[in-house]
Amino acid sequence: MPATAHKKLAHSAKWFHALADETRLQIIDCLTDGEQCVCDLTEKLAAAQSRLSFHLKTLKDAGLVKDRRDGRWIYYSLNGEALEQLSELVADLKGQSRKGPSLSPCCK
Amino acid sequence: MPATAHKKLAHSAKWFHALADETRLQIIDCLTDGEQCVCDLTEKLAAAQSRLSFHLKTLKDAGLVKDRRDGRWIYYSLNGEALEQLSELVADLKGQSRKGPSLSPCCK
DNA sequence: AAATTACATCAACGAATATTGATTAGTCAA
DNA sequence: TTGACTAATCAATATTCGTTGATGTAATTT
Repeated sequence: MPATAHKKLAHSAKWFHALADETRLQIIDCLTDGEQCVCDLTEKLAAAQSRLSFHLKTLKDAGLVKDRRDGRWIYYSLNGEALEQLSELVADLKGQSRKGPSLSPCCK
Repeated sequence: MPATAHKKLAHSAKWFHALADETRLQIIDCLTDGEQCVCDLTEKLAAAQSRLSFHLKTLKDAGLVKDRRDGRWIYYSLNGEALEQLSELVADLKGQSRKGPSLSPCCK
């Protein structure tokens, strides 16, 4: 089993897992308007701070969002590169783009 | 809170959840080669039958795959329409396609 | 009808996740 | 330094998820 294929597989699953939550999808949607600090999001989403902090960490660990500290604020924003790669991945899943290597070693 | 937006949100999360598993991603990758029965997949993925049946149900419930019975075999295949919609959804997440309604009612 | 094949479902267990409230860690201004 | 403010982390709890092995079901063959 090719280690590279397995890594891509694991990474893909991680991305999708990060997106598999309504709160996190709302966060991402908010971030399409531009970078926001946590306090912005707590207002807009009417969610507890610790909860959003948790979900932001999940998104950040997955590489989907970036953060930037400015004084006492930490601004979160979308990671455009990762979302672009995600877009290509979904195209692969459709089987329409057969350029990249297969995710699964058994279905070459 | 618009019920439609919330439904779209929940549906999106369901899609991503279905994709947030390595076994299920492998299944989808296999299915890009065309429809397969469960026994095909147990061979190719070297996984227990009950395990694949569980994951196939998850994918089917999410609407990402379809099944078709032919005698004692049940053939699974990708649902191209759903994958197309998923593709558009990811474009929305990138914020590049601002045609569709926002996922989150608070970030209009 | 009985046996076989292909697949679904169930029960049970451990592992991972999400939520809440409280605490801790930085940052800044007075 | 004190206090106010932003955000991360911790502890405790409840829920969800994935796997396995056993059982159930439907279609086919003998």
